[in-house]
Amino acid sequence: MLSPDIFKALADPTRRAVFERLADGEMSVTELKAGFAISQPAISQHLAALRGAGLVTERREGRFAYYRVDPAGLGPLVDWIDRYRSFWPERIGRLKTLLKEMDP
Amino acid sequence: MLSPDIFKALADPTRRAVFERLADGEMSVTELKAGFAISQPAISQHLAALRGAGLVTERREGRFAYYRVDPAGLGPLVDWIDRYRSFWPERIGRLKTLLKEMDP
DNA sequence: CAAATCCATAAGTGTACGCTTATGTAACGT
DNA sequence: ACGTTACATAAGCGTACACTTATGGATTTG
Repeated sequence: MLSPDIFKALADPTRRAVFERLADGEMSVTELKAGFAISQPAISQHLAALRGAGLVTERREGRFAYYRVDPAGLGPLVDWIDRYRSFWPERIGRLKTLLKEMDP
Repeated sequence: MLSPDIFKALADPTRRAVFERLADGEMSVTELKAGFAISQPAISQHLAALRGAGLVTERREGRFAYYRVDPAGLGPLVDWIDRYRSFWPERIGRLKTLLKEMDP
């Protein structure tokens, strides 16, 4: 379940841009493609990678495939970063620590 | 200043493991190598990548090179994630929002 | 039914990446 | 001074990756 390559999924600039664009709201593949200078298969391949990493979900409707950001997708990434919060600059680290304490 | 490939630097599992090991404290290249089944040049190359991404700093002492985690290194990553905190699960998102409000 | 649209998968290609061995530079030990 | 240790860089190699074009399945439209 844990997607070990959430980092790899976000490593590619184009794929990261696709994710960021989906953050504006649910979108079909064709709509998504409009913002990029790459082919439709390339978009589909990026979406498959993001989906494999648990970062986006797909909703089928007829011949359309709507993709959206998975709210829980960035969770593992946040968890990983939290392991090293002791190394963050003091201002941020203090707040993050507080956050942990408040977590029920 | 912004290192756009902080994601790429952390994408490789071995390199991420190197970073995680450095989180235990400053270490020389040889000490670091002891924990891995790869050659010394491979370690040095990973360190160069981490250094290029601003995740690690180097301290020279004689013929030794000591590496340590750069406290500010994960900053850009945290900032990027924060842009999408509205997509996080409600429990986390609420706390993160609170965190923002408390930030002077 | 036929043509068109939406999307995914297959196959091929160039390049980037992670690794190796080989070599070089600098500092230490004897 | 000479060998050794610590590390980096160069060169080469195999593989993974991001892209392309080609094709196919499924749905809608005319």
